Amino acid sequence: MPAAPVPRAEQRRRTQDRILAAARKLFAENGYDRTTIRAVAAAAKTDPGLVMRYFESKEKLFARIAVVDRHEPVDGTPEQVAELLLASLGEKVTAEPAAALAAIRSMFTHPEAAKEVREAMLAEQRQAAGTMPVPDADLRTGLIGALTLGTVIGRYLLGLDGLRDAPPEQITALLRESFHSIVHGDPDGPSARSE
Amino acid sequence: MPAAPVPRAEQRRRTQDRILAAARKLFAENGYDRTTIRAVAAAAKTDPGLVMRYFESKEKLFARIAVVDRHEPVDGTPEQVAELLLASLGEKVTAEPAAALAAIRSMFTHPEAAKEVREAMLAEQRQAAGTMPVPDADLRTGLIGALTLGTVIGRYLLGLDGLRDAPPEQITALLRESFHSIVHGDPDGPSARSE
DNA sequence: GTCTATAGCCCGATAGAC
DNA sequence: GTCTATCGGGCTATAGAC
Repeated sequence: MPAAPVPRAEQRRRTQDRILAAARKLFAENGYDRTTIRAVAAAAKTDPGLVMRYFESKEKLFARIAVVDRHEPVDGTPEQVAELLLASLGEKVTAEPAAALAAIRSMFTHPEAAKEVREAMLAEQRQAAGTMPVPDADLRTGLIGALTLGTVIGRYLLGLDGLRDAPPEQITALLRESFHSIVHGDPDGPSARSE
Repeated sequence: MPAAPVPRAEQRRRTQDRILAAARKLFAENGYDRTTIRAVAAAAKTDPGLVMRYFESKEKLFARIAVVDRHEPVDGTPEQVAELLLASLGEKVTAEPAAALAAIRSMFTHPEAAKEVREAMLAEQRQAAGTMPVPDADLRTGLIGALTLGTVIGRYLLGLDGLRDAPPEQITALLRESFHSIVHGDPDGPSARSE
């Protein structure tokens, strides 16, 4: 009987896809340094040589899979901006952002991962800050980004009680007032205590 | 002339202190995996053998310096609890918590560091949740911890615009209303949008 | 084209010289 | 007590066998 009816090119593409999926999973679980080409190859049921042949280096393989999705443009009234940023967080806690988690897990120990996360956050931050004509816009939008990152880390990477399993709507409901007060609240806040 | 008038024990203690300071700095800057005993020894102006002699292993040296300060007990009315948690964040952004940063930078790639950070956060979270007789107390206090961690990461490890250089009081002022609304706000929030 | 073998490097840890 | 030399092992990346 004839051999597999799968064209060589198709076979090759499938192997590459298996490698990419294995890399995404292992980099997200163990970070850049502790993920080895050997382990990726084993998980993808190939061998290390082929991984190198297809992706050139461990560094380039990582760059292929560790991407942080860029935000959609943010604009409108302060109320709308706050809701858009909250919706952005809502997406992240609704579907596990596997590729971004690979970048986030490695960002403290791998400069390329840090750059990827930092630049994605700064782009969103600066764009949002552009809609706010207040002197502390950078701080306000930086805080929103930091809170969003903290929530993602707490939910997926630390698995904190309550946060790990909470329904997305419950998380966004509890954070709605925070996002609004940070984006367009009085700096001294209605809740400021003089005590 | 006589040699150094420094007793042996004193000399030894000084060397150990130099090693600990160098380890704290390098682990905080580069994380566990990328910090080598060789580099610590060089930074402390000794040699690797002596580092191993004094601290037994890289793992034990790391455990000595990567500690997260435990919180003070939290109690009182919901308003007071929110203010105490906010004050806790205020301390962290007032003085750079070097030892905690070493643990945080390594928490995603080194299990012992993850345990240290996680347990410190869970202890504070559970203690705070104990003061709140609501079903979603875990989620509320988990969010507070996540926001606090995100703020520390954004300020010291990512150096986000606005957050990196902001005066501590400005940060806590912007977060005050958030902490109050998360700790004791209506779950559906006064700002809930039905759109 | 696919895979095996290995070169070359750096590491943590140890043994023993001084 | 302090330091040097080295062991054993894991890694990325490469060279070459099939």
